[in-house]
Amino acid sequence: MGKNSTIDTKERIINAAEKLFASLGFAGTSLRGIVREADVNLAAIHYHFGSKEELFSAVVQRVVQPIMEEKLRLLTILEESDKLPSVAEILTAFVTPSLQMLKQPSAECRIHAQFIARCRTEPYQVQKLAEPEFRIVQQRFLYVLTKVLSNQSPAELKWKLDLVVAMLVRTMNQMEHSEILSEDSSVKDKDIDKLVQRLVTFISYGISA
Amino acid sequence: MGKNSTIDTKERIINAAEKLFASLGFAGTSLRGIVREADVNLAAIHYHFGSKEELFSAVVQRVVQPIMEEKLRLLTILEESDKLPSVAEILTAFVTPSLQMLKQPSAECRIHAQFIARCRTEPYQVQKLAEPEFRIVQQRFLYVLTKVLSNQSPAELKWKLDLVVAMLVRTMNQMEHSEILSEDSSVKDKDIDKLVQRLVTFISYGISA
DNA sequence: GTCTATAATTCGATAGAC
DNA sequence: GTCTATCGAATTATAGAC
Repeated sequence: MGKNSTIDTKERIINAAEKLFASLGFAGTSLRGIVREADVNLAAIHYHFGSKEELFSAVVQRVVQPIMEEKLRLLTILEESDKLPSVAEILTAFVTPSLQMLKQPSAECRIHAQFIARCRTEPYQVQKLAEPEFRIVQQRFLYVLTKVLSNQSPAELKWKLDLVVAMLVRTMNQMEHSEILSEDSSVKDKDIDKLVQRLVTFISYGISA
Repeated sequence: MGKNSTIDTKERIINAAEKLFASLGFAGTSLRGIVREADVNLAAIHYHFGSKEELFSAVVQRVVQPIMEEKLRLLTILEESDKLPSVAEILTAFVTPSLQMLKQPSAECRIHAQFIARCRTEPYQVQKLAEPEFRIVQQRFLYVLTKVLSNQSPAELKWKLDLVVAMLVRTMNQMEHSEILSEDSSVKDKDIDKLVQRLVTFISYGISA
């Protein structure tokens, strides 16, 4: 729409905000910390976003949305298949987009993961701002699960899917401050695929019971 | 050691702090909010605790410690038995003290649960203040699990126990803002016992695989 | 769009009287 | 131990020049 410098400023603000929100939380992050990190003027935040809350929502939309769309895309592929998807396939579609971010060594992707995890661990008032972005995905996956596991009540499956989310969130941000699960603590390409498999296996047993 | 009014003030501060920290997080809670809730003077906080961080640590010690001791007590009973404990028994000892708080209809206990859950979902800098209170319990349970499930590596079991903690935390604070898992959304005495069973069952399958 | 300057509050913490 | 009063710094947000 405008000049390049505008886009750069908005982008730099979003990136800096994501980084600080991810590691310090919403209340623990100050706009002044963001402008310091982004090297922009304080007034630029209010000009481009209006308020701290609206900036947070902008980051949510920017970071969470693509991941959610990817989950829906993978689920749709399963649904469009002629055979009924397995529980493991459904769970793989649910956790893979989140965990694939950890695959790449770029710090950017790991910040994405940390931010998404933080969105789901913030106090209620803050979590309300981000939750709408997650709701549709969870509903759609729950719907498919109720068809595949029709012997279990929707309430039961909803509860179990909640536990899956909790495990996924935990997996996403334990990468930051603790060593990786394997003895050699380096995140290689194949490690993530194995992590997905391991997580799906762990969950599949409990969810089918 | 002094007059009754002193003890009451300290107690009122801790109770109010726990309530606000639990729902708003550390950074989202102001000392002025606490003195309003506790109906005490602002200076009393610094007199009795020194700083906001030290107040938080005092709440952690007051709320988390008894629960952790109860977990260790239940684990010790299992260890002192002449037969090797089952995975389900170990997990039950691990989750029961946390979930029994939800049993009682008193708001106090549900605040305890919410606070403990918040301790494990706060940003890293805050979580560091509380983590020592959890560490010993997790180490001891991990040690027993490695003996019972000796076919799995300690790193693998550590990872799985982390997932258990994540599920437990999720279960502890989903009570607050969403309906209960069962259709009739009232928390009765027996519901919690069933919840423990359900959670243990869910986990047992994955953890033994 | 970007900047400076500042308003208007709120924050944690302290000094000192009682 | 409890209170009032306040410090000094930090906060979000705005007004207005350029």
